[in-house]
Amino acid sequence: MRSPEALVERFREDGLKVTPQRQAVFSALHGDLTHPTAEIIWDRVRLQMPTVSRRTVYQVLNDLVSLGEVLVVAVDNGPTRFDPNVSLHDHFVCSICASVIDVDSDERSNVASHQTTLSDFPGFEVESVEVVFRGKCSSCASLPPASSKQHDTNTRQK
Amino acid sequence: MRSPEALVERFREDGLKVTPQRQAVFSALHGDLTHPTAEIIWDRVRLQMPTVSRRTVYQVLNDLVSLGEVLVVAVDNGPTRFDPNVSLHDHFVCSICASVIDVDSDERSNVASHQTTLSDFPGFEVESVEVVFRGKCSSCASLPPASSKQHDTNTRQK
DNA sequence: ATCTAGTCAACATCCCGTGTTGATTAGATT
DNA sequence: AATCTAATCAACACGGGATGTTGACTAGAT
Ligand SMILES: [Mn+2]
Ligand SMILES: [Mn+2]
Ligand SMILES: [Zn+2]
Ligand SMILES: [Zn+2]
Repeated sequence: MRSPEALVERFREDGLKVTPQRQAVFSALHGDLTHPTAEIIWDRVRLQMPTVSRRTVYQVLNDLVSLGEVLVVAVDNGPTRFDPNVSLHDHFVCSICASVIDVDSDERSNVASHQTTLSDFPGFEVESVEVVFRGKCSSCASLPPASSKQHDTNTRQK
Repeated sequence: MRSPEALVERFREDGLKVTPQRQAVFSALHGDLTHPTAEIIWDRVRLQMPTVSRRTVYQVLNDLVSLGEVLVVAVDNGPTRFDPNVSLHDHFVCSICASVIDVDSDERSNVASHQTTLSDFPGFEVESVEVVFRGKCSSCASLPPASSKQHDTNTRQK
């Protein structure tokens, strides 16, 4: 995602009005590395603009995704996470606390070999490649295993 | 996922009863390469066992995941997909039809280099690495672009 | 034969995201 | 400054997906 100022430009060029709500979402997302959910962004925006509606924040986020300024991160089946970092990078997902952390893979050259692997599948058009690492983040790895918030213990009905 | 027969063994060893419903889910998943959703499995089971409840199928799938016999595939924000193929492999996700296709990456040696990259993050424990390819599958790539079922065009309220 | 895990129906509940409607506000443009 | 119209708002409803609940009943495992 570009700077809030650049986004103002972009929106005007695309015939979209530059409203305070939209600008508030811009600055709420700017520089965020935590891959927040829509609800988190809503909470953040309301600190400065208490009357903003949930619906509007969802809408602006979708606008940003449509414009390619923000990416959707699909690494678990929780609520949608948004990523203002549109540069090539990968993600680490903590299996304990579900946090998503950027991994800057300088070794993107590996991707090329993967793409050639895929060329074995004739007719496929690969548009992006992402590596997803899973495990325990540094915080969760250093916790006593007993007290950590574990996965659901798959309780049975009744 | 192992064979239905082996799963019968496994369930007994773990003190879980081998019911017809569970066996029906076993065979419904066996050899499936399409990464079906729970609802799809339910439909499939009901062909042979029309009275099976939705709840039970969901439950058996969760059992299989808990036992590590089936993996959950989290590549988009649709319903949860299940994967009986627990061997090391990657996935291609079609951005048009949302199908998920196995990619057998012999070049898993690349993963090692990725893990050393992550070792720059002290204290992290990497447990798995997956590569997600996105693009158009062969079927969708050969369709006339106009008639293909596109992504939502982000309709605005009112 | 007994014990108890599983299953069933038929609900309800929760979460996330979107649709609706009509009134109101406020950018963009002239 | 006046106009046009996109955008926002409140206050809803709705849908899909998954899980929780209850009590009655079924049927594995020993
Ligand atoms: Mn990221
Ligand atoms: Mn697979
Ligand atoms: Zn963690
Ligand atoms: Zn396709």
